[in-house]
Amino acid sequence: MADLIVLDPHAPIPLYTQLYRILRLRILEGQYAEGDAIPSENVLRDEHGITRSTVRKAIALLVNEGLVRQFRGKGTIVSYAPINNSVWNFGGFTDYSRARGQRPVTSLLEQATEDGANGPVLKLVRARGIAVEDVTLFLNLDTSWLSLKRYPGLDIFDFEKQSLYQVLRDHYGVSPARSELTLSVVAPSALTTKVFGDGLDVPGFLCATGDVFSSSDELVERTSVIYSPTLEMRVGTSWSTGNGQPPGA
Amino acid sequence: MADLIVLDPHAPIPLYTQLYRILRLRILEGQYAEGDAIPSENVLRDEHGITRSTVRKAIALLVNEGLVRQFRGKGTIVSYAPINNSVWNFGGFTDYSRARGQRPVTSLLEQATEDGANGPVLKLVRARGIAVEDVTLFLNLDTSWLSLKRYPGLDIFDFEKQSLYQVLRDHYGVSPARSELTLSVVAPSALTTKVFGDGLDVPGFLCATGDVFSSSDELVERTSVIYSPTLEMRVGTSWSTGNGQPPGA
DNA sequence: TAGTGGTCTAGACCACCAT
DNA sequence: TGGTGGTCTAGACCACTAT
Repeated sequence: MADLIVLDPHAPIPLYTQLYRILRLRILEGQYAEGDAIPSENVLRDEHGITRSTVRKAIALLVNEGLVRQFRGKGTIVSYAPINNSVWNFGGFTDYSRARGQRPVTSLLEQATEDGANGPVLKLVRARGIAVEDVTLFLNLDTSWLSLKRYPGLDIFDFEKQSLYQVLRDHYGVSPARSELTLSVVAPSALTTKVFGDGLDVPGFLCATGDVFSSSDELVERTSVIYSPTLEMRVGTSWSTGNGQPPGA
Repeated sequence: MADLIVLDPHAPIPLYTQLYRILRLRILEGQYAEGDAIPSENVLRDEHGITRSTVRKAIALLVNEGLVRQFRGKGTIVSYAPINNSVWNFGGFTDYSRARGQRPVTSLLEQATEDGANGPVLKLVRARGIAVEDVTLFLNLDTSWLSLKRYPGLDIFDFEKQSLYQVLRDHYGVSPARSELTLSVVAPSALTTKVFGDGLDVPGFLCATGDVFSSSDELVERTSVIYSPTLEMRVGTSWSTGNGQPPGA
């Protein structure tokens, strides 16, 4: 198949990012199946008329995300476990489930304004998950705090229907680029029971709390995400120091 | 100051890894302080007689580790919070504490052989932490399982004195290169109380369970690490897709 | 032997920041 | 204006795998 999507060297998005998104989509849609090799670096170079360095940078993003692994002499092989979530980007999960016909679901549990140190703050509590047939399975419980001074009028949107990040991008010109999170454990509460069910016999839930920043290093939101135990939190680490050694020694 | 350490193009370790280790050590030792800029890419290129691409690859490792951040027009700035642990590489912590005169401590709690599906297995339970003055503060509780069929004689070493990974490297020629971990929450137990103390009022502990592989993709060990709540588990994420957008959209 | 990924060179142009 | 990092090109040589 010829490529329908071509790279645009004049776009504000780097070529390697454009290629990364193309390859990522194909993997998530199953066009390249698990265990298969994606086209070789030289093939991608010729197909898209770019340098191998640029191809490699695109693939490096996939490797970092855990979607592929590279083997010298063999190729670049698709290798991801089902619902292989990096913890911190729920977006990956959304893509994955959508690509499989599952429907991502967001339920707005609370929307209120609070008084913060720097003026009024919008508090948003959302449960997110997927709908498979008639059953909705909630996978995380996301509490966000956003400055209404910085984002005036943000409280009139309906975040059950619209993505928070999309509103921020379209109406305020802000995109998240970076996060600083701290992992912790939270005890079960009435809210977690309501969202995740009471059939779970766990001592606590995994929780990531912290700040999200824009590319210009402005604070976008303060967030706290509680994860369902149903969601396997996989973490891949590669000590990419060239010789197979942890940095420790 | 001239560089005492020079890069060796004939070494089996890539040039960018060599440079990465040099820079990393300087940062951890405080030679480049927090908030300072490290030498520019062009300076490093000239100093070490290598290409800017190679310099950039070395710095990319530091960025990935969260030790520095790069700003166009400004420079590469050292930016890490004290005890900024990426969860999964405790080695980083060891380096950090040692560079500050704190003494890393390992206490062997259990060493036993068990029967596994593929023959006898060495089980190793170690508590690790730091000693500051006369007080020892344990920060994690690490349980490892290793095949004695694969590593005959491993059970005769004293792992209170010797690093497991060092023994594996020196006596069996195996180095860990990659891990696949799953995050979970474990309830407090007699063991966690003994190691972390009983003054903690937490519903559970953060735990990473999974496998560690060598560069040739052979299973090295099965491991389960429980982290002390004292240890802030910082997780930095950057959506390095070029335009400041999570992969999700 | 042909093809793969891993490393490295030697340039180029650009956007951004400090001066 | 000069220096910084961000992107990209067009090669090269190597180690390893498949056949």
